Amino acid sequence: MLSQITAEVVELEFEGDRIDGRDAEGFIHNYFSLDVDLHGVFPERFRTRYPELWNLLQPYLALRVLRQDPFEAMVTFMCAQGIGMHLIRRQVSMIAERFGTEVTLETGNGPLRMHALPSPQVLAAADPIELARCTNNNRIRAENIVSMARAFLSGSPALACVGSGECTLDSLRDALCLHRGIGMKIADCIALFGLGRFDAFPIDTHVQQYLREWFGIDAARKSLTEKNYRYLQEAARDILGGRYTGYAGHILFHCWRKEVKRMSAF
DNA sequence: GTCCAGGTCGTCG
DNA sequence: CGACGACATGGA
Repeated sequence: MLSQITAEVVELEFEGDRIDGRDAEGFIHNYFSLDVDLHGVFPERFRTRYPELWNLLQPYLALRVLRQDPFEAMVTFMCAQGIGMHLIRRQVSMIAERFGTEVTLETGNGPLRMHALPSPQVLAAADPIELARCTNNNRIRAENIVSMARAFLSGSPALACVGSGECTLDSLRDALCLHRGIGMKIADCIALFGLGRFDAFPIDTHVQQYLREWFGIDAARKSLTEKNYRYLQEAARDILGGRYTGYAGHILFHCWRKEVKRMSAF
């Protein structure tokens, strides 16, 4: 739900309240990863090695990667396969409106009606045929989401890995990839946005493009096979460092889409 | 009409 | 392994 709300609204609405057992200020601090020092996201050697790119990045260095709910991250990114951002957002909205519960926020500008994403319980019990109406009519995707929700409820291996605290990026991804409809890219997105693993580095078509154009990585011309995917991740880690690889990657991602591809919204 | 979108999976050589 | 088609739709 919160991913649909701007920081402004969150502060308006939840000031003085308590969310998830902690005070609102603490929640917001964590949700917007305000603990991350943006100056440390890109390594020192990056700005001296790519001065022109560093200059282009300046307006995007205030960007925040959210610590989203793990289950919501799984559902939303499972909707993001080889289709445009516009359709992805529509799918998520439709899932929320059809299966989620309504939430009304009282803001200074009047009430704001929204729908939260449905719980694992609701999606686990959902009819895949009906869910498919919300997933771009993709039956397979709908079945995968229902199947994932059931696994989530019964304590999936991926979740056990998360809860254990000690879990390498590789083993976490392997566990997530056990689920139908989750490949390496989606798994990395779940780790980055839903599990607060800012070292995870998802590679999609846009990332592949800027790895080629901005950093001259020749392997980025070839298709994203599992082998090449791993190779490109290592190459990115050499350039961006290992601690906040994905955080930096997300900033590069938006800069690439806006400044180079000239895409307008999100 | 063609091509590309925040991919994944099964199949075939 | 690596290439290729299916899955689905819409905007440029």
